[in-house]
This record gives sequence, structure tokens and C-alpha cells, in this order.
Amino acid sequence: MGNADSKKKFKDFLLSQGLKSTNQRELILAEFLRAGSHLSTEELYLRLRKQHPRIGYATVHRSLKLFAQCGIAEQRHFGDGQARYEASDHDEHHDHLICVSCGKIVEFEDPRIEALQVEVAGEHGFLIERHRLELYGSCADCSPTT
Amino acid sequence: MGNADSKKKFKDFLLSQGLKSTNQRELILAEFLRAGSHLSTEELYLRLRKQHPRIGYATVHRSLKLFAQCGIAEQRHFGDGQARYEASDHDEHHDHLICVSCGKIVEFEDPRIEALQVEVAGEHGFLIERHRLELYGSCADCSPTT
DNA sequence: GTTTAAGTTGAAATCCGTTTTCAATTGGAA
DNA sequence: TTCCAATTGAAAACGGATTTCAACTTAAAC
Repeated sequence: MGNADSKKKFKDFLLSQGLKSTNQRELILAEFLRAGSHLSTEELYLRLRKQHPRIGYATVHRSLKLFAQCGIAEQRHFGDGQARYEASDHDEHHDHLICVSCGKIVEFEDPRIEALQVEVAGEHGFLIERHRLELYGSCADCSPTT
Repeated sequence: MGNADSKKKFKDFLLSQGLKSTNQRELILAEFLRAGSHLSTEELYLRLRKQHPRIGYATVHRSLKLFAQCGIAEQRHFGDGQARYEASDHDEHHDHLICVSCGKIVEFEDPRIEALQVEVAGEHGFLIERHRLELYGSCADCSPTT
């Protein structure tokens, strides 16, 4: 989804919910889209504060929740105790590789794994709604055995 | 790993670390092993309190951390904001199916998925240490379409 | 343009699970 | 026993997420 699409989708969402389009929301969305993914609320807040010192943490937090509600962002947890948000790509699900050494996060996608998940779930009588797959290890730069 | 094995392993661990074997730790471990897996600290504390009202939450918390350190328990997060612990089975890794409706947690294992994970990680230059795979959906009892 | 009602903002307070503090207690080696 | 170090439980502190509330915007109605 392109940035322009996200911005339009957010505007439509605000309208449809009787919410208002504000300067802060636009700034926060623009920075969110610019910044690349997997940012925590804190990180986005700090980035914003450089240019816009009057934006409050609570507003960033609330905006991210709105982005998630409207479907242009998704909340993730990678085990460091804080929520992270990434821009949604509704056509294409992906999972994550996380380097335990440098923190780098790489996205990947594998239809074969997805298919097996559905199969295994079915064997246990489950109907899958969503899943979470995270692989933790060392990336090429950090790997002790290269 | 049998319960007797776990108790022995914990005793050895305490000795090796210069820690003490106490009544509370034995009670907490016994209840943890009896209770079945995926308990939160709170849940284990409440169960214990029925029989042993003088055991404190902090002690339960600290004991669970010790169990995890010594390798007889593992901490998990299933997205409801609290840590859960399960008895370790060091020989056999497993993943989880979680029913979003009733909260039931089922363990499963699939070597084909594991193999694909290693393969995919390798393609991105990663060496996997551990992973997390959770499938969220409706179990047979809760599924709307049965 | 002005008014107005409803939504929004930012600072601070609150929430809630986790973790630490600390004085009193207990384990176990000497 | 005696003694020192580890442990305990209650309460406080912590940290990220969330809410409160009075001041401020937005945008629809006049």
C-alpha cells in the first residue's frame, strides 16, 4: 500500500467514524510512513519531537491505535516488552526474523509454512484466524560462524 | 521430563548456585508441576494460596524465575499481557494453538515446519537460535462453522 | 464570519503486571 | 548452638500502556 493510499484510507476512516482530521494526526501519520517499520510508540514520539516539540506522547499513542483500527498499521510484540507498529500490507502477510545481537528485523514470507500451519491446525480441529511466527537468531553481520 | 526428575534437577541447581532449598520453593514447584502448563504467576499464586495462605506473590514470582533459569520451566507470552510458564520438555520443542474464544492452549509439533524455518532463515543469512510460532483461531468446541 | 457542540490535545495521573526493597526470618555450615 | 548468608512477604517502585481533564481545535450550523 502506497503512502498516498494510506493517507486517503486514514482520512476516510476518520470521516466514517465521525472523528476529526487534525494537524497532529497528519504529522504523526506522515512520520510513521516515512520512518520505516517496527517502531515503538516511544521511538516515533522521539523522532516527531525533533521537528514538532509540542506533540505529546499520548497523542502519538492514540494515533497509532487509530492507524491500527483503520487497518493501515499493525501492532506487534517482539518480546522486549514494548509494542511496535508496522505499516500494513494487506495483500501479503509476512513473518519476522529478529537478530538477537543487533536487533535487526527482517520480514519474510513462505507460503509452504503457511500451508502447513493450516494443515496442522486442522488436525487439531482449529480454524486459524491469524498467526505469529518469529525466528530469533544471528544475522549475517553478527553471526559468530561466518 | 518426569516430575521427580524436575525436582531433582531443581535441587541440584540450587546447590550448584549456593542457593537454599526452602519449604516454599518445594511447595511452589510441586504445585507448578501438578497444575499443568501455561499458568500465569497470578494463577499459580492463587492456587497455592488455597492451601498455603502465607506464601507471598513475590516468592511465587521469584521461584518461577528460578525454575526457568534452571531449565525446568519456560516463560511464554501469548499476547494477553501476562507471562505464562510451562514445564520444559527439553527433548522436544513444541508450538501452540490458542483458541481466541475460550483460551484453550494446545501444543503441537511439526518437523516439516521447523525444517522450512531453518531453510528460510538461511536464505536471509540468519542462524536460528529459537523461534516462536503461535496459531490463533477457534478450537473445535468454539468454531462457528462445525 | 461567528457561534457552538463535539472531538482533540498534552500534561499529569492512573493502571496493571513485573520487579525490587527491606526488615524480619530461616537454612544450614561451622 | 551460633552465625552469616540466603529467603521471605508486604509494600514500594518500576515501566509501558492508558485514561483523565481542562484548555484548545475542528468543522458544522447559523
